[in-house]
Amino acid sequence: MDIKQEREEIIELYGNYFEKLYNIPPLAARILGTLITDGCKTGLTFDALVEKLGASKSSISTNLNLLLNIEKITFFTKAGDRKKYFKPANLSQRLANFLKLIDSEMIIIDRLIDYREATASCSEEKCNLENVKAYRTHIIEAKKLFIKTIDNFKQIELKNNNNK
Amino acid sequence: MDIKQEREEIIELYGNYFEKLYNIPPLAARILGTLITDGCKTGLTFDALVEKLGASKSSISTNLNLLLNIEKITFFTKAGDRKKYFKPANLSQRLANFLKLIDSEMIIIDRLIDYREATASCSEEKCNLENVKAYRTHIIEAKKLFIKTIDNFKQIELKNNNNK
DNA sequence: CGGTTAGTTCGGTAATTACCGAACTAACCA
DNA sequence: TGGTTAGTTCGGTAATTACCGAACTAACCG
Repeated sequence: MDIKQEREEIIELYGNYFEKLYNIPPLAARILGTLITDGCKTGLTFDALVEKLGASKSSISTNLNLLLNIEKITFFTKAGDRKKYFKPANLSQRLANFLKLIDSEMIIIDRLIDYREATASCSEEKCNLENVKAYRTHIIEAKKLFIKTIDNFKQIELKNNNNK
Repeated sequence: MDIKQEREEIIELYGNYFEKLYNIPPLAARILGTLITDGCKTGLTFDALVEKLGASKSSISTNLNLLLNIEKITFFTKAGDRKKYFKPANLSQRLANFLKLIDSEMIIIDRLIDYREATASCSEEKCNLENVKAYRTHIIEAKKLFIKTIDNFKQIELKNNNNK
């Protein structure tokens, strides 16, 4: 097995995966793949990413900020060292971001229900209204389950940090 | 309140939401928004979508097939009627698709672990290896919870269908 | 103070994607 | 058998996005 090639292929696989999963530019996806492959614990610096990925400083900067914004990565600093060390966010953080999306869907659904209540005149439309309301309860259930899931991961993460 | 404008705004909101959430083209997102707003139960035909969205037949065709492929919508037919009636997929179907993504991440992670086991030589790298393994257990937990969540929704959906 | 390090912002270009109209197929019907 | 309905496929164009290099800021150091 060619080790270097295998490493490249894993980053490439991660790249494609994250590009689809999170709807992010190719370079952002490759940064995330690289951080998972090479920098889970110790982190990678800005310059290390510029070098490893052969991309420009500006692109790395833009895409690191994008990944920070959508909370897929975090960074830490070391005393007496101006560099930032980037690493992937853990699962509880990543899922927490998904919760925000559920909240934004709730806002739309509530507006849709108001709209339907103002407009439903025939029996078919009233049937549709009931359906939207059922969907709303789905979302509320989804949210509860996600909160549980996040708590679950927080516990696992805590346990893993204590074990290290 | 201007009813027509409110309807447009809701579809627009849904459009932006789904575009981000699922990484789909604007028109696909608007189709999904329209189906949720107007066709949850009774469904909407190809021609109805062409007319409502003011898009070309080719674009509607392409994007309907895209939405069918990623399992965000379904369709049904009526006896003696060649038209297809499109409606949004229910939540359990939508989440089931997310499970596929988790499976594809598992494949990458297993490759990453093999890679790490072949390459980890210093203590820092071995530490990284342990971290990836911990991440793998996270994913397995995530999968279990998702399966539970999907079952939960299936039950809710069944109940709602019986009530109608 | 001037130099260096660490990263950001801006303007332009290359690549990609989204959407269109026109021509097509496939199934049904008169 | 020819016409209509229901959608698909193809080739081109307009709009968007991704990425780059160059110039910039902001913080620290000698």
